[in-house]
Amino acid sequence: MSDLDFHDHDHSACRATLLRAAEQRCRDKGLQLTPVRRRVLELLAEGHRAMGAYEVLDLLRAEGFGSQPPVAYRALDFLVSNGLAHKIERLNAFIACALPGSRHAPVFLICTGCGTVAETHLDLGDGRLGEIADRAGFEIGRAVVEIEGRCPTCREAA
Amino acid sequence: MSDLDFHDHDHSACRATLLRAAEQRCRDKGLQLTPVRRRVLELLAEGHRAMGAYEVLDLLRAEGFGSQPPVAYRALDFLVSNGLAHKIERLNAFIACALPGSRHAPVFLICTGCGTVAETHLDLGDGRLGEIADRAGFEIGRAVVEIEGRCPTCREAA
DNA sequence: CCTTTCGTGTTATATTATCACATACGCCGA
DNA sequence: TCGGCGTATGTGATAATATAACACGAAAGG
Repeated sequence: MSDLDFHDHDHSACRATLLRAAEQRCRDKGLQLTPVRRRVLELLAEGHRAMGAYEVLDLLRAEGFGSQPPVAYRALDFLVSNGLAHKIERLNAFIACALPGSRHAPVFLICTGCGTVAETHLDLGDGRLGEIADRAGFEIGRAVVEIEGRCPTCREAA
Repeated sequence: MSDLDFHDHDHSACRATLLRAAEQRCRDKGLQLTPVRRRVLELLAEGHRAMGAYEVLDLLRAEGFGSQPPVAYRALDFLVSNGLAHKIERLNAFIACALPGSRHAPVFLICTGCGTVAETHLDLGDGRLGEIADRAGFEIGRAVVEIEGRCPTCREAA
């Protein structure tokens, strides 16, 4: 199985793995994976798709957490800042990081048919984007790479 | 001079070139480069930077065009749909296309120091991103590639 | 002349995101 | 033990970004 799959993998296992990795990471870095933060990560992992901040907020509210936007945004910011989740700019939505620990730039393949988002990583230092930046004397910080198109399943359906 | 420069180029010339290219393109494709649309493209070209929709709207309003958001959004949508401008998702802002006519995916280098945005293009079909998509059986549609970092000038200053 | 299409304009509203301030809790040094 | 400090949570209010829905007018084509 590739690291880049759209539909066929053990979803509950990846959710558990992901949460364990997050706990580990927070222990290592001295970060607090508080109840709200942990729950938001779980929601993203359970949903296994890009979710809007207000969608997350609705779920939090229903579970007795704070009900105002900053509650969701702060938890999401924490997760994103610490590499546990990503924001998909194109969708104004958030998704659990599928490959925690990787130091490469995340790349998202977004299916316009079913909305599924697959994550992989790319080493920017080397390759075309690296060349482009080097030639321009540009020092790369963070990168947003989001590709819209059709996943294998939706291609077959069409 | 590279096609990817941050600060040193003939700005008024590029603005004129850009407008001429837009007129040409609209003639060829049977599109209407109406006064609002043309003016918005000019504003983006004159600003030579990413501008928010409401910033554009304020300028339009001051010049006697309609004063409500759809006026700006519609003109911007037209320009983006027809390859005359791009939306920088990361900034929720718009910029004139610096390389009109190119059929490759636009790549933006965004300087976090001075806010300057440089545009270049990348052929996705071939290269790493193409490989990634191929391996996953993913059919590439449109791509968002936005790299934040520091331009040469801001690196020297630091 | 009539109809259709497209573009513009308006009002109203939806969606996404942040500010500002209050409270609580743990830690740690005085 | 207590006070100060940093951090996290919660709140109400508001900002920033974007779209829906509808009216009008101009141009094209029968």
